[in-house]
Amino acid sequence: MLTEERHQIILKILRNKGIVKINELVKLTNTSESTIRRDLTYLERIHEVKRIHGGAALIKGRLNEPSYKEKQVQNIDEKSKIAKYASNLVEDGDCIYLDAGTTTFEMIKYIDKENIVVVTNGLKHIDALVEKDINAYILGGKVKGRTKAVIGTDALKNLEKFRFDKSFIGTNGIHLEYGFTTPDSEEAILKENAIKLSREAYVLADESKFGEVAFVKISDLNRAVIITNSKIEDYESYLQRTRIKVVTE
Amino acid sequence: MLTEERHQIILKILRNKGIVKINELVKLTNTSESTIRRDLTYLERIHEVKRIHGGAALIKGRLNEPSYKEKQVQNIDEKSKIAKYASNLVEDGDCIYLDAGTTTFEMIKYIDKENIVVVTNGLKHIDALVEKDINAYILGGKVKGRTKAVIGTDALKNLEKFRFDKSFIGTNGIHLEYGFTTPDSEEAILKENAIKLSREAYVLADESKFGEVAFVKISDLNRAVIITNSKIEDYESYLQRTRIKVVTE
DNA sequence: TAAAATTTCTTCCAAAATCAATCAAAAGCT
DNA sequence: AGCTTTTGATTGATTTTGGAAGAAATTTTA
Repeated sequence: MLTEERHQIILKILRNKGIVKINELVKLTNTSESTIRRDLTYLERIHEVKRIHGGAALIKGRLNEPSYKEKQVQNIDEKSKIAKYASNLVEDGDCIYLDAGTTTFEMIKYIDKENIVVVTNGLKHIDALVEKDINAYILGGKVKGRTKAVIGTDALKNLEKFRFDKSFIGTNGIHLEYGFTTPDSEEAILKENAIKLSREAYVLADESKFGEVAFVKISDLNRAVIITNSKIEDYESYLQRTRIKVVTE
Repeated sequence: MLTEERHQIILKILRNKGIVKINELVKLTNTSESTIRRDLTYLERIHEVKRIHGGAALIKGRLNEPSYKEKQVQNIDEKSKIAKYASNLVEDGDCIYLDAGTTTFEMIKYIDKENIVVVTNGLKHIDALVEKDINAYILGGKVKGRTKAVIGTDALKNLEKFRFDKSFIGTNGIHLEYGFTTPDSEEAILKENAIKLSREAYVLADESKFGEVAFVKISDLNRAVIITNSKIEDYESYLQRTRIKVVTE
């Protein structure tokens, strides 16, 4: 059986059933497990299927909002600790900005102050905030499909009307030289401005973000306090440039 | 049975029944209790379900949305028909405004034009729009807890930047003398302006709204076309003041 | 109301299944 | 034949699974 032929079969079955086990494919195509594994690795690399333990599944573009949910799984315990600590920084009467993103989202369930106002560009965040009866403001603007975050110049303009006591920002990279970075330039500029508009800015990031550099710079390290979960390698070097809070429990 | 498969089953059952016992899931998936427990802890972690003693329940605020859902039940067929008709008014390339509310929400699933831009103050609407890959803009501003609608002066300011080909508005009362009315003044002013900013404005209302008067006036009848589901008593009198489309099927 | 009985929960462990990596044989090509 | 690509088997590592023991929660009984 030709490689291409197998690929077609795999995709066809997936379109019918949504999920297949490796064993099924082995029997069906009369080939070895190794071969099927190779097929699946390939098909995953070209974004045709999603591999799961024991088989493969169809990539679901829109139904389940997987990109958002799945992201949340990684390092969830660390994120949770960081979020918990950050939420304690919120004081009664504060006006704060919550950046869209999973770690800041986790914060919401730990916030116990009542008399506060929260501005955010995360639609998910709004749901959670409203459920906790917290005064919530959403930035207006274009909604980014994948992450359900509001971005763009409209959001930026909206943001500039506010002044915050504290802002809590997510990031993809933290680097001694290149500062805070993120892959999306529209998000970057929003984060940058939120930091500028705050009396105190906090960047929430688990250890995996250190040493990483993404496409667009948000700001230099010294503009925000980093809250993370572990003393990374170059801890001392980072400490020379900015403040870091390491949350152990 | 694969992990992913089980997760899907669990979610599917929950969406149908709202609640499941662990035993049911064990039988249904032909796996052990341990496995199901693990599945549930995972699904809870990613905020898909809520664990309860003996099983799991749908997470509140997702599909549930009590105040929102309940409203939706009333006159659902009529609203659906109205929404369906209204959605057909949307043309390729249009820039439209969708007012928050259940009837306009219904419209979204019937919209089949691709190349359009939708501005709305309904957070629920955004979710649905994004899932259909429709360009969505949210108005910024204070989020009203009960209805998950954005209101207030910020929203108003945001709105004024736009010009719409069509706007679709909900209302609580339609009255020969008092025009369109609604109980919340902040919502009213938003609706009023959306109508003003549109080339064509449509008010979606089932028959129960006719003759009713709510607290705050949105606008006079002649500013918008009414789309409803039945020829009400004073049909002729209304017809003298504005255009009405009665959707029968 | 308190104690007892039952059910459900968490934690842990060892068995089973699945995985990635590697390598030699087989097949295809020039 | 000489070379590259694909295949299938093997290995040890990783993940998932089911069961058991004791803790916690709930229901029943006294």
